[in-house]
Amino acid sequence: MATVNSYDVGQNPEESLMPTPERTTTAAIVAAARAIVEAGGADSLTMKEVATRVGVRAPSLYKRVRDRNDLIRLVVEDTVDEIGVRLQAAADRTVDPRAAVVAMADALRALAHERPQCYQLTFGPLPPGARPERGTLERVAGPVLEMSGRLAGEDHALEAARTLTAWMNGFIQMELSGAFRLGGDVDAAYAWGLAALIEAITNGGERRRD
Amino acid sequence: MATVNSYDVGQNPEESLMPTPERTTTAAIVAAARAIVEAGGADSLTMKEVATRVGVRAPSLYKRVRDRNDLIRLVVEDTVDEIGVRLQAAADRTVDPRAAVVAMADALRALAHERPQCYQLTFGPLPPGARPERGTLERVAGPVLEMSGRLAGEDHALEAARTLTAWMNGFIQMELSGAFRLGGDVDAAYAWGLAALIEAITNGGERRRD
DNA sequence: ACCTGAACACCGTTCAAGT
DNA sequence: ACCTGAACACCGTTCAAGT
Repeated sequence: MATVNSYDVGQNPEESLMPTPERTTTAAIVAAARAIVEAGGADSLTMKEVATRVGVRAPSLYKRVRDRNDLIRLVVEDTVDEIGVRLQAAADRTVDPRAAVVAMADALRALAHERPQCYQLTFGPLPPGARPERGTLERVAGPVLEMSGRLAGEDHALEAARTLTAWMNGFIQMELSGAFRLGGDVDAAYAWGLAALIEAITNGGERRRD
Repeated sequence: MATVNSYDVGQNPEESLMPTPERTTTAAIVAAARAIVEAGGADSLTMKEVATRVGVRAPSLYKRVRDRNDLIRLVVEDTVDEIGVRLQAAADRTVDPRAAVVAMADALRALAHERPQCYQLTFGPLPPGARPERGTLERVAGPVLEMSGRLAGEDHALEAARTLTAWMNGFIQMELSGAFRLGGDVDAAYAWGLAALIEAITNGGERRRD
């Protein structure tokens, strides 16, 4: 099959001087990068593999991303955005704050199981050039902060949200990295822990006053 | 200065055929690797830099470590062992299980602040060849499991330990990765969360029975 | 205007040759 | 027995040259 592009087709001088149409997009590059990370971990993310998947050569990628770390940043931000979408959807499914927290935690854990490599990349150590832009995480914090505030009271919304997200994140990361090696039922530990956290957060830790 | 080794010094044939004395040790290599990781993150860990620091050339390292991932594994296991030592020391400092849990959490957080890069490497995503050997994490679990069992009751020791370690780990990782960007007092959130966790774990979540 | 081959620096790893 | 220079494959990145 002969390759067809504007130079084969162009009939007059003006047409053959037209800018080359773009052969890929940033979105396609990020999607390819995400798939590579998910398939083989962040170490397997090479510019060449990304280029092959989107149908260009490696140097062309530098038209859309600054460097490899920048591409990692885009994958991380994509993951954070997806987390935001799912948390919001979970929160919208109910009005009861306890049920909402359970739904958000379940949704986050489900996403982590769907995309374990991207999840670990997102919350693991990132080189400076790969850290998400200011505002990316803040966008996700909304529903968690709101429900935490409703459970713990506005005065303790931030502490409660941090306690909850720390546990969720920590549990998921230990689960994904295979840190739970002492047997037992991990799902049961998750349910037990989530119930314990919700109980502890409710009413701003009033019971803890001496 | 002239280089001095057994070949310069050897006076008889037997001595000059003696095996070359080892010019470095696995322990020195791991210490150098740890320092490099701590100084510049895991990405900055190159075989050449390790070799330079211990005074040999890169190929010599392969006499002691299988490959770069194996060296990362040794750094991770070193970090886990250090965590174990500190947790045990913290647990030994008191007989009250609540105070012991606080002491262990403080000790873990202090170590994470001392060696943020090694800590994040240890609990971040690791390629298969860099994962710690079976038994490494189990060695550390002891004191946490014991105190969790005393607080939550033996029937819930494992769930309680997992809830506690998930929160500790999650909090520390979020703190280290700069995820707490909404202002507020991070130390206060830590204290609030720890108190909440201890309260939630105590008595096996009895209050949660409907 | 976009894309690419060629080139460069760097890295992990192997191995024959040194001592 | 240990160490190393040389070599190889691979990778990120740049850039002049193509279309």
